[in-house]
Amino acid sequence: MPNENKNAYLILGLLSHNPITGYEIKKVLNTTLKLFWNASYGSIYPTLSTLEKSGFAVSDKTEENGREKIIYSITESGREYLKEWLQTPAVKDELKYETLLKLFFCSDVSEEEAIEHIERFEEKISAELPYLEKSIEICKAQPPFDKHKYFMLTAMFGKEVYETYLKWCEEAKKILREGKD
Amino acid sequence: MPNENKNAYLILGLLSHNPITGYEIKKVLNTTLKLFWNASYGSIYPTLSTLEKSGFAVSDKTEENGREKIIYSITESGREYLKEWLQTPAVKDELKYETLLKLFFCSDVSEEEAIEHIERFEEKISAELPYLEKSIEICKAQPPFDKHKYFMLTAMFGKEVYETYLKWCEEAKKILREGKD
DNA sequence: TGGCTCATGTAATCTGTTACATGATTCT
DNA sequence: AGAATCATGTAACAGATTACATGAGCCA
Repeated sequence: MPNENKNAYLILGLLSHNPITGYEIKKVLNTTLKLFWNASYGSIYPTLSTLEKSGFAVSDKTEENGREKIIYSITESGREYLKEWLQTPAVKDELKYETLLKLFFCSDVSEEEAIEHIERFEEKISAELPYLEKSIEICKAQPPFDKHKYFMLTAMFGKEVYETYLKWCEEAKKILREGKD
Repeated sequence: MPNENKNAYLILGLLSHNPITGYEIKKVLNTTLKLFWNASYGSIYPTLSTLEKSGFAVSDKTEENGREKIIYSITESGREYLKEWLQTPAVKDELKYETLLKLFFCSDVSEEEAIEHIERFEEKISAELPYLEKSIEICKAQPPFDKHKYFMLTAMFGKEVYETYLKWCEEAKKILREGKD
């Protein structure tokens, strides 16, 4: 029974949508949830075990094309446990922007260095933005979107925030370049 | 010699601006850097010790109004170590939005629940926005702002991103309320 | 044949927080 | 007098990543 392990809730949340394997959980984290959460196999698999031991999930070992997989499903008590958490206010959003941390101290190096940090950030964001835009399009194309409504909201969040990032990148570079003259 | 401890760089960065105590580092984290970094006393003090043992910082124990404080300064080799890190691309920005994680799974509870999560987020952000705006004003009022130019860039980042958050909150609430009719 | 993806898992290690301990000073 | 702030620090524990181990199937 994980005490306040957020990954336990993350996994229960995914199981509540449909049965899934640990490997697939990681894939969802790398795509859909990338924007606001992450976890490694090293915490996914042990959490799945714990969840089962606690009676919040059950596993089903199956074989598919000679490949063994373990599909987990949520139990009734798992749903309750999840629900309780969902009805509790979020404690904290933990943001660690290594990019901004470096930028903040760039007076110790050169302006070019700072601009490079910004440009790398810009590139990463630009590369991910289309995926978010596509997600929103897909959601909008099929109302009543009850089921994926919440996915759309988070994708919209990502899109708008990413666009703001890019706008800021331009401004920041301009300020740094002006300062140089 | 911390291997890749980011807090070591954070602290060296602050020391590179001026000598400072562990207690003051925490205060800076709670204000100026709040937007993109955090750390507790439990990691600040031990990291300061390690930094000194590694020769990247030196401490000076002084007394002020009967209060003992230990002021740390950066050494030449500390500056080099910091510089090296600053010239290396940022590895990853780690963002964990507990708010979005809960929102994502809100189909398991009611729409009201989702709206409440958004409103709590909105409140937190609204409360912090004025501080960012004030910071930018102060920076702009005193050019040539060479020294605090990088502070201004991060504050601008925060202001723009926070404004986007708030805009999204309005949209998201509207979508959720429309869906209900 | 070789490389990638599917698929599960663990051990070592790192990193970091929480809670506590201590005690002086300053504010109300 | 009592609360808050200044100031430093540690021990216990929680949480998570990395790197490794293992092995099958699929694609070129």
